[in-house]
Amino acid sequence: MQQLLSHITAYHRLSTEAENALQNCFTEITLNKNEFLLTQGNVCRHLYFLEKGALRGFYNLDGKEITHWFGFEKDFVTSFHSFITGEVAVENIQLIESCTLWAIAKETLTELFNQHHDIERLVRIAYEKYYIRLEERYVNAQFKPAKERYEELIQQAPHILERVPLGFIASYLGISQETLSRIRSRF
Amino acid sequence: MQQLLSHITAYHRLSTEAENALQNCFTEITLNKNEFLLTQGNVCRHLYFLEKGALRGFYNLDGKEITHWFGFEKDFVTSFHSFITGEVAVENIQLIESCTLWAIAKETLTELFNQHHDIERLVRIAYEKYYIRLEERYVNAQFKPAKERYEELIQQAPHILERVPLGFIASYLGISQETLSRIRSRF
DNA sequence: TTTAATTTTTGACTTATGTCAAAAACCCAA
DNA sequence: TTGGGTTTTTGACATAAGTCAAAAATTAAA
Repeated sequence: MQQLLSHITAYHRLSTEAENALQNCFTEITLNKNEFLLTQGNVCRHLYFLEKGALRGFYNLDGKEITHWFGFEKDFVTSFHSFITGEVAVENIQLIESCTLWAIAKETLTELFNQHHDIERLVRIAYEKYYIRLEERYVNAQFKPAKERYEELIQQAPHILERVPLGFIASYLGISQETLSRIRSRF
Repeated sequence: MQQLLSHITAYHRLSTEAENALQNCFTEITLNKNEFLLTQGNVCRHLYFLEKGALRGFYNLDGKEITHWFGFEKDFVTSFHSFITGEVAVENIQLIESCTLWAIAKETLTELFNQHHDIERLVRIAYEKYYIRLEERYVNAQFKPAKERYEELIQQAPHILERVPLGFIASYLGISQETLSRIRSRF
């Protein structure tokens, strides 16, 4: 919980009341490797803060699993589309490692927004950061060759290779596992 | 201006005071085809609402122009990375058609946030929408073949072909102009 | 340990897309 | 209306990445 709070306040300094209110609204969850935080067809009603562990978001396309994001320590995770719109998710969220998470329900968060302008500001700022991070990923994904994308991923998340099966990484990079394997073998 | 207000309030209903405050903070701008709203190396200090016209964001990569987004009527446009972080932009924003825009400076917006929780909420909601829209574009860009991406673009923005040169569209789709031309010729 | 299951690599071949150059079509301005 | 510039298409060829199948390596389980 301390990690959550200090991470949050790095985004934006909160008043003590807001901080206390926030603390009471998160619930701790622990799940084991390979378990699902969300399965497709369900509405994702919670936002999670990932304190420890690793997980992935993936969906099924023509019988194949497409891993389109990873979550690691200090990430906020959810199926954003489902969480925001209230529609059922097309994606699944599955643990790659056993995880410790903090969950907050959407209605609880909405309630907090109404009571604390502070917290809504915090979330607005968080969205800004997540938006530009996604924008960068988008540009890289579309306009850089596979090899560069791989190298940048390794640089950003050096431990990912030890934590995540290669097949998931290949999928995340938008290439086949065989191609990724060949990229790696040429150094 | 009426268009801006009614677009905004479709996101979130504002109090009359907030609405009035907002109105006074936007300035009208008109620019001609091919002019630049922003050039790389400068900080983008404004957020714009595009009332009429079309424009594109592009950056230079190995001597080539990569068009990575388009703006049309009712879009909010800016170089989000630069606007949010205050760093210089790596991208350019150029008009494809003559445009009417409404501009608001970042400091003015920050001021509005402090005075009206309402407006910060509105922007938080706008970010949510823009985030999930970008997420969808990301998934399509990385995991769908060029032909499908083209077809979906035409469906979403049927008039784009009459308004935007094919080369820009090819770049936006992440394929060469020749490939796009061939996709089109096979219907 | 040894075996079984899973993950990763390698090989042979196919397909999609890129590149460069030139021709064709289109569009505007004199 | 015509001619020059731009945009789009076509052709020939090169390259990146995909697919399928099997071997090798790694990991987990008995």
